[in-house]
Amino acid sequence: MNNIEIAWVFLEIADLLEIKGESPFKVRAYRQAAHVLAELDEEVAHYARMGRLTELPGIGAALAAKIEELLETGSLTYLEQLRREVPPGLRQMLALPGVGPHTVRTIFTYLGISSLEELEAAARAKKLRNLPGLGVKTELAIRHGIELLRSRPSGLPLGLAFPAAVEISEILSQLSQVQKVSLAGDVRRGEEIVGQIIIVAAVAPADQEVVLKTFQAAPYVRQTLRIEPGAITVLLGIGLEATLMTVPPPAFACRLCYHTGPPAHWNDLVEWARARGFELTPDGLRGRDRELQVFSEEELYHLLGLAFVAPELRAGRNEVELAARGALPELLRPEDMQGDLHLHSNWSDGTESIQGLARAAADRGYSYIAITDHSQALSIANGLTPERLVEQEKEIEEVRANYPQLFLFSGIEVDILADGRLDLPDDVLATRDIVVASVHSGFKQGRETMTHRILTALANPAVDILGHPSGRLLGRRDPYAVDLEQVLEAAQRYGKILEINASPERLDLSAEWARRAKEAGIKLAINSDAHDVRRLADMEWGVCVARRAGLTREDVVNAWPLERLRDYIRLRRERVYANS
DNA sequence: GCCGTTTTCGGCCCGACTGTTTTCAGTCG
Repeated sequence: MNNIEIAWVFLEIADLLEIKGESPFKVRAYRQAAHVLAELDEEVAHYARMGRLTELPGIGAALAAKIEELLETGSLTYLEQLRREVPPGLRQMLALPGVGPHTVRTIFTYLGISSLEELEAAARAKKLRNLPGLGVKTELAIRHGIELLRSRPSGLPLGLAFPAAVEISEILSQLSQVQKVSLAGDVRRGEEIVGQIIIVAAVAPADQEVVLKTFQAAPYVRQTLRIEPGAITVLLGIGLEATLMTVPPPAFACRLCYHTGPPAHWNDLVEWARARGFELTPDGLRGRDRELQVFSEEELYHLLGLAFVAPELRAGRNEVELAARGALPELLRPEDMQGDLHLHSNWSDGTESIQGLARAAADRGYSYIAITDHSQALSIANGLTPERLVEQEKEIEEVRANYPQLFLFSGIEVDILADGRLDLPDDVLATRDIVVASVHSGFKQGRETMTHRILTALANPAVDILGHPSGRLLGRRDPYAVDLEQVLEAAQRYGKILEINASPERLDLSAEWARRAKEAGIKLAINSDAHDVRRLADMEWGVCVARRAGLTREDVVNAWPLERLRDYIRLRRERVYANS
């Protein structure tokens, strides 16, 4: 078992303990340990071998013993026992908005319900409203919540699926029997939610056996689900299916393109090829009189008279036509990013000092960052008061002196209050180099209220960037009810920047809305929203969203050099004051 | 569960909102 899988076990234990009604601190200890393991650079097995597990923060004797058992046996007696006491189906109920561990326990205790299906039936039969502590509203909320859950695409956020897919494919690539290997499907296209991992490998028929065996023994793999000719599907420990397609080496390029999809793009290619006298199938490309050798996907597009279409742009939209005209956008690349404009330090709920953030940013080759801690209303995050903001400014000054090559924006992530006012006075905000405004409360407001709230905030001259505009948490929380159409309109009118929050939990704006923002002439910022230095790397997920949205360097303000960005912010602010 | 220590157990981010009650418990961020 690797670190991530063990972290998943601890998260399950935490949920089950919570439903059981155990001490919240014990629950938190498991969650904390899961977090530590997931963020650990080295394999936890190393620490175990050296007997140094308890040196890890949040790992004591009890958790160390559980880690050792998992490493040695691949299973955990304690978890199995918990599962017998608390049916794992109850975990799904925790995902329902407004339903917490106590409500789940009540439902299970009184009605013996242990699955979403049973719960839905009970809600329809109006059996929930009479339980102690529940009422009609909760019953309706549960029905509504189940519908929402069903309407979500099933799968895992890209940030969880991608690292697993890469790790498995790298192991395959080391086999001498594997001539070529590539990710395909959702993961390769950078979809926000990955329904299934698909890996394509070029393998001679005689070598299939050993490749399949390696795949089945790869990290994350829990169990084999299906074996078909040329395809094997397994279930991963993170709850996702992964399929390995073994294809004859000469067919690799076409099969890779086919399995990368999506079907609409492939169909457009097939159509395009047919109209030009080719026959394109997953197994190869035929010219008028003969089979053509295709050595790579690039060559496939070239033979068809098309520019190479980056996987992120494949959607069956109009990309084939654009490729034919040589009119595809020159997509943003990770190395284009010059800085990060949304970071949290230990002044609020981040774990790293400003100095530490600066060092890590400099190491990444950034030329600027913005320190944007929370404002006072977010008390759980130790948000900053005007007084503490003044104190923080002094520390930022000191760090600036140590990093002359890195510009530090003194920023703030100010809360947008329930009525659209900001959580800090205008004169305080005016002292900051950059102001990100975000919603962190009152998620249940109606569409009109929420839209008005955000529009009010955008109209405030102090605001430079709207943070995570839709408020969604991938796979966990739907966007709040907001008319993004109107938000775009306002952003365009006031020259405001919209954020693509790159945290793999959010990816907000979505690619879809980022594309529309670009079309409306709005500039975007891709920000990691990191709370520790490791998460600076989340930038890559944001770049992925930007690529799917067809964004170029021009569209993204923190892909610009420092001077241009500062001018952009300064000019907008001056324009406002000139008009007022 | 872990941690730090006044070395053996008490403390562990907190406040707003909501729906259920009829004074508060549960959920959420």
